[in-house]
Amino acid sequence: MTEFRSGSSDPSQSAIGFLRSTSLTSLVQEEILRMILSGELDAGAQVKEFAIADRLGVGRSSVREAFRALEEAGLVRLEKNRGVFVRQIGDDEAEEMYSVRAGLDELAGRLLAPRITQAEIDELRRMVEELEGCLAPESFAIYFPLNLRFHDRIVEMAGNRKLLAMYRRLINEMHLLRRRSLLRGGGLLVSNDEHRAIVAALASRDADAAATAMRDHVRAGRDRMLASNPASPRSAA
Amino acid sequence: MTEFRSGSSDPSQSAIGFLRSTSLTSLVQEEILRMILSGELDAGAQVKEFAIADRLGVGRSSVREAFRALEEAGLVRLEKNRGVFVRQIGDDEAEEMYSVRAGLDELAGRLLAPRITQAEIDELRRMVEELEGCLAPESFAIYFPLNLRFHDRIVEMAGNRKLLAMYRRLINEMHLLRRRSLLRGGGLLVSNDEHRAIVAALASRDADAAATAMRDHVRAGRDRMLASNPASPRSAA
DNA sequence: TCCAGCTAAATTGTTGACAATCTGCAATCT
DNA sequence: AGATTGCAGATTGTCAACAATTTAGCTGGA
Repeated sequence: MTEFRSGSSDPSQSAIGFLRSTSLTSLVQEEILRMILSGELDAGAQVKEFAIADRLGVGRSSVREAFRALEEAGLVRLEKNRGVFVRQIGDDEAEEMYSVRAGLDELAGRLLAPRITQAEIDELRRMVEELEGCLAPESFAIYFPLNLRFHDRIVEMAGNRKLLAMYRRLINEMHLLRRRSLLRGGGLLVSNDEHRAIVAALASRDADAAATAMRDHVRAGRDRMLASNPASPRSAA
Repeated sequence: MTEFRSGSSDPSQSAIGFLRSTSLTSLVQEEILRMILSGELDAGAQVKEFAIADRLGVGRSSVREAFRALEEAGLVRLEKNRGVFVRQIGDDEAEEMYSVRAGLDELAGRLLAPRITQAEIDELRRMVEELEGCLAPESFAIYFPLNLRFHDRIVEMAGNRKLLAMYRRLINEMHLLRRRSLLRGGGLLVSNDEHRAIVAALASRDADAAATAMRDHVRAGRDRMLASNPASPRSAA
């Protein structure tokens, strides 16, 4: 409840400021997004207006507006008179996404290398250390979000908000990949070696080297995905 | 009216298919988008729900849903209880956009060069010829959309739908730049020389050369923008 | 058994109404 | 005069109701 303390002079952190700036639709949108990213809503699943509205205690209007925003973000598909469905991303579109993501990551590395600070280098090195401690298959549930955070932080450090927004949108969409072996166990050690290479290239402040390291890492991730079981639409045992 | 002919066996091209697939909200969204891109709605202008709804003869819900989609697309800003405003893009964000666009165009050139067909090369050459005929200041109204089409076509030819979607979204947003000298008269001849260089690099099927030509063209466009009159928030005489 | 057609329930599309908030202007006070 | 308060109009936020469409189950017949 600490975020609702009153009497603060900063309206952006008070309950008043919260009410002034936050609409029901935004909250619904965030909640549906959370359900999709967490896997609570599977790719391809139908999302019913009334079910969401009833669950969250809001009217259908707010849910419908949230649907429109999520469609524009590429996370759901709206079929008129039929309903809203969590998008599925096939292998061909997945390839395209990896290609674009390689381009964005390459750009992030190129932008960040000349401007990275020592504190930022230390922060990334600590994250790689943390990742190293989560390589066991049973700690994969920790490795996965930490890995996302590592890459997100690099793009954030690049200092280009437009790039960061595009990157995050793409990463959100890539959660819907049917076979996401990059999220599974295979090849994690290799992946962390590549992380080390990325940080080393950034620390050397060599833009070309950093760009190459970032691009190669994404391409390796793509290869790991393609090498995974081709036909496993559901979470295999 | 040709698109509404009935009796066709293909529902996607018939009036029935149109009604089945198109919602009021989509039409409203397209109309507002058109108004923004055409300049009918200036950057920073307020867009009132009822005015749009009344003008298009629909209820406010459809307009509100369209607003949510347009906000996600980065074209409008929603302030709770205050209204919807066409976004303004300042010089700092413009720089970031040019940087990202350079990355996307570079990727498009790199992807297209190895796979471009002779027919596509001819098509691009014809477009450069057309552009050459519109360099006079008075025919700028023709040059501008043709220039957009030229670049859009290149990204389309690259064959990556995700890249194309991101590129188009970014271009839409860049229409909201306050000083868009790339859209004004200055430096058009130089610009078309660069177009020729792009097509030549693509025709040589040299990925690196094509990527460089694309990136340099965007950077030159950025420089032309920065060289324009810094302080002209309204359309100067 | 299988299929066509029908009915009822569920779901979505759209509109209108009411409540809450903001804006602009006039009246009032210091 | 300048600032503040209060009020009416306009605008937005949210919800509930109605219409249209789809979906599912059922019945009847070949």
